[in-house]
Amino acid sequence: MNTLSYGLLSLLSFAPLSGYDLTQKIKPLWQAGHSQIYPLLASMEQQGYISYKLIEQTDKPDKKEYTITEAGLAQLRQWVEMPAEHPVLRDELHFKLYSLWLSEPQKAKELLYQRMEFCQSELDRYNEMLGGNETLREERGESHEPKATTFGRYMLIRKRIMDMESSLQFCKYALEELEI
Amino acid sequence: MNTLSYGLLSLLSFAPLSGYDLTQKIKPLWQAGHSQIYPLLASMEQQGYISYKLIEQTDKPDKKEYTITEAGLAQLRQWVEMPAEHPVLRDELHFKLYSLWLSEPQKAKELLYQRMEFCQSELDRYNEMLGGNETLREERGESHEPKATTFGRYMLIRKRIMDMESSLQFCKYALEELEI
DNA sequence: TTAGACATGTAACCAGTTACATGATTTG
DNA sequence: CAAATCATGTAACTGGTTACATGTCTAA
Repeated sequence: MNTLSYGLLSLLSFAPLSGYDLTQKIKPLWQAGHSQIYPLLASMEQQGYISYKLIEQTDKPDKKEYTITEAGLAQLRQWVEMPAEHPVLRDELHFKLYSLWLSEPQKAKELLYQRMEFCQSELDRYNEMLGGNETLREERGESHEPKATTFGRYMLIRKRIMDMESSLQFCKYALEELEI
Repeated sequence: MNTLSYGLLSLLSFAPLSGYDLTQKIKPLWQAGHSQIYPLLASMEQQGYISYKLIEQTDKPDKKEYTITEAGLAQLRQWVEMPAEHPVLRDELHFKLYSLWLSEPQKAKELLYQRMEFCQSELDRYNEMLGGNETLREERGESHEPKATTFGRYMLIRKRIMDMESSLQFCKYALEELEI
């Protein structure tokens, strides 16, 4: 049971999902490919934290729909209340900034424009997620209280939005400094 | 030559350093232990990107001081101007927020207080680095222009400060929401 | 009919962490 | 003399990425 395993349990605690769905939904939260996820699901199923039933579909290929078990929910609940590890950020841009003096100012600007584009597209995505979460909240008839299943999701999306806005602000600031 | 290798070259392009120094200096920019760094230095030395001379010390154990070569500088210059990979952030807190509804609001607050403490200590460290960089700038008689070796370093530290301030702001906001 | 989304898996490789191993020198 | 810092290395393991492999179903 590593962090990714708990991440998968987190997603399953909100709603039952297939392995394929999980690879899609986890993307904005954790970098992991399907080749990492399928074996973990098999292992968690063997440990009794999740169970699946085969869903036969006519419009799409059949799938395994995973549901979190009581044991899985207990395991997750215990993990959530433990202190979180420090975040790990690996950003090439840090090194490129460090040796920026080697670069033509024009190339440095391009570096920052590229990063801005990335942050903007991320920001757009998270803003869409905010709407999706609000729809879900209404569907579930939930309030804005901390106990609601959609509250933490809302907080998470807000966090990512703030992160991206801050990154954009940095890029704008750095570009101004490079103009001089 | 992976990202970490270029990171080491970046540090060496600013000043000659020992393997031990590099493990210390790289910490705020990239998570990597000495066991990863020493073999990479040996490999880069063999490829001719860096060279070292043995420094005999009386107050401390002897060390190898690595210097970037012309070939290494050319390699680095070429890398710096290439577009940067997207940043990778792995933060357990994301998953813990996602399943926050499973947690007691008091435990959720503790989670955020812990994160705030971490961000504050990081912020303090970067603010100190800002002063150290300014001292170095004066020592080198450099201006605040983009061509100066201390300019990119300044930008990098400013970026990290903005990141930490944004994270702190999120924690404060989330704590307010949890109070209600 | 072919490109793309849906769906699930394994194998090989690379990057990063933890543990093992050794030793100099200083400071309390 | 013990603990802390400086200093350099290797081995084993874990986590993550890329490539290999296969197949369904839909829409253009």
